[in-house]
Amino acid sequence: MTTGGVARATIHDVAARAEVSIKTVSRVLNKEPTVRNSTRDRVLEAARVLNYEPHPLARGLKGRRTHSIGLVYENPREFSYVQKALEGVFDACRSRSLSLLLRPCPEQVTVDDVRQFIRQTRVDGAVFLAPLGDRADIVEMLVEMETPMAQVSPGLKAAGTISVNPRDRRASAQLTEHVLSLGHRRVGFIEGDPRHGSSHERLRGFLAGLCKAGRLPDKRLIAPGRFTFDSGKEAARKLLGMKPRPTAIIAGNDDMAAGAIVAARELGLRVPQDLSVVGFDDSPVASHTWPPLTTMRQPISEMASVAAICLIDRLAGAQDQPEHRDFDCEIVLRESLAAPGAPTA
Amino acid sequence: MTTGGVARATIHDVAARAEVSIKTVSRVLNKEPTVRNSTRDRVLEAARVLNYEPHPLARGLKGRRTHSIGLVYENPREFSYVQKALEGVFDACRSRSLSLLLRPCPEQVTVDDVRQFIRQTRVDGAVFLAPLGDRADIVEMLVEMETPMAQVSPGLKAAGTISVNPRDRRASAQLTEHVLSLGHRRVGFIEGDPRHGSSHERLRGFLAGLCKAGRLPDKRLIAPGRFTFDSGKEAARKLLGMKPRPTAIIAGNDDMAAGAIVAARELGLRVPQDLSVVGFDDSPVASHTWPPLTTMRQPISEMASVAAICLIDRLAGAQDQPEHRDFDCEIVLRESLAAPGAPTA
DNA sequence: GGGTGCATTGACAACGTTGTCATCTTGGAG
DNA sequence: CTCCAAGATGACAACGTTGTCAATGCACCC
Repeated sequence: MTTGGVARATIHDVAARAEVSIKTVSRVLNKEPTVRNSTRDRVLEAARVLNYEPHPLARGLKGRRTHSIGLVYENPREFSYVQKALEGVFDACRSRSLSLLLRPCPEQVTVDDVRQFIRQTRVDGAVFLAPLGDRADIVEMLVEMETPMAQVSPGLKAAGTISVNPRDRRASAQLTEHVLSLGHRRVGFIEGDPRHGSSHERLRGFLAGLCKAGRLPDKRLIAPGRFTFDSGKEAARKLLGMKPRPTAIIAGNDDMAAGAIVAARELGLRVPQDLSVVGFDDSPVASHTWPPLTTMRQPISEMASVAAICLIDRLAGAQDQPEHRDFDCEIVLRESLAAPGAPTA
Repeated sequence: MTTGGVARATIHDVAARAEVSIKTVSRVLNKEPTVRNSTRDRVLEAARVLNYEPHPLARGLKGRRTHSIGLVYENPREFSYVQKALEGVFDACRSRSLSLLLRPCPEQVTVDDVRQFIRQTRVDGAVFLAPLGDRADIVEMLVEMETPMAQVSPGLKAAGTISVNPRDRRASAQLTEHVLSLGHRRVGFIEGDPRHGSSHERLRGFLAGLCKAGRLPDKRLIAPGRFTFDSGKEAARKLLGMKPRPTAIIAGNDDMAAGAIVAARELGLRVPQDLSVVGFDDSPVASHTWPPLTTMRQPISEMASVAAICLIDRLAGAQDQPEHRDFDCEIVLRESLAAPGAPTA
């Protein structure tokens, strides 16, 4: 059983080669100031020659830190969101040289699940992706365990925790207003997974947008979904089966919007001439549908990265950072949206 | 600076509570047989009461193993492939209680990049996703460092390393034959990223399929791509601009096939009536296009999982496992493929 | 009754770092 | 020339676990 590799140099080897004590080597590598320049050079040279890399386990054991944070998320099937967030968190960890331990969870995450993860891995802190950051029981447990956390989701802004929030409601209202401004009078809405705070925020934004335009919401034009392609397709079918058909559908995310486009196509409807469809997130699928989707771009990687960096800096002792940060979304206009009954786009 | 949490119980606490030595606690937890039952029960009870979890760093430091493996991959933009593979590797790690450290790499990975990753993290072994497993320089370096590795890609089968290979060529030939059997005479092919072994294998399979059907390949019907949606769209445009248009296009993966569908649509062609399009992989996008894609299903998660499990078991000392395993693909028939000039599907 | 052998247990070192504290230099002031 | 403070360095313990080896207890045999 090989456990990997030629024996690596330890701090002792470096010390021997530089003819100093291990403590001095430690000092040099940790950039402590009280080392004579000539000594420092000798040590650095020895380390270089020996290809020395400090052993992360030893360092962590002594320092009572694992130098790793966890990323906890649910339902990895929502590819675009998780993947993008992962990218952001990953970049953050890399820039601060921490390790990242993943904890994808099945549909229903229990508090014990998360607790066990933290206990076993001893991560120094953890980032939670929506909808986990929205769960009071999890947040409470973390506070109790004194585990620093950061959440990426529009939900709770608990004191002492870090949160990064998209301005979902505002964005949704803005999107709705834009659709209405084109002349659409019957606009359907497909809700996201109810366990996500974003779903509610986006629905509220939709209602606010209607309201601001002086329109009364029609309950029958609001269909439940679960953020998946299939749920979007099904919801769109339902909406398109109504007597006066909606001329536009706003979906709670891009995957559902893509589903809505396919549903329309199956009914022989043209997009956007017969039906406009808009999404949310600007995930890759938004530019891969035909026609490509008008959508609200969320800076997911950036938000996730900011969350992770705040967490890491707090772990490193930073005090003066903001606990909660809001991010704006930006509308991306593409061909899936047009005025109702428009001539061939 | 809190580093997370109420002081955790150590082995000493458990030993004190159970009134035994720490070594006995260690024995019980590592399931060594030479412990009296009554003692074992006392220890387990104490561990339970104290919520004891062994410290992974201490365990690893002593045992000279980090109990973690790395997953190295390039170009995370290819969502479906990486995401699915990640799922598989993750499951494997979870089932064997190892940690997984990720190493996404930018476009051009250098050997030093990978070397540094292994040196710094001291992972016990690493899984490489295509096209990294195809690179001789990387494999060579790993052999030299005596780092156990497993690769998921159709490339090299170096002795002493573990590899898990899709039967790309056979699958591609099979797919090609099926397309030809429907009566298509001019069939275009979009190549994948040339740095991936799969790209070449799939092209060879295409040529073999043509050959077997007694057809001569036409170079102009083979267009280069890079596995991305955009490259597929562009390649399809080129192919569709030819004088007698191809009646079918086989793309090296689903993303490019999705691009080809959009290209066709932009030219006013109907799929599959005017043009059949088939993909490769059966990634999520394959069932989200309109019409949904006929494709070759690759068991990506499963392959990745098998690779990781082989690696982990070898790290644990298993000797008698096969080094190389081949996986078959399976054709998935959907609406994007039909006989040429077929009536409305 | 005294070995013999096995089952059970514990004391101690070691893994590779960093923190604590003591020791040794060095340079300048008196 | 002596003394002192500051600068530079090292010896040693500690982090929490597992491996080595020795010690203990007990049953069994002659």
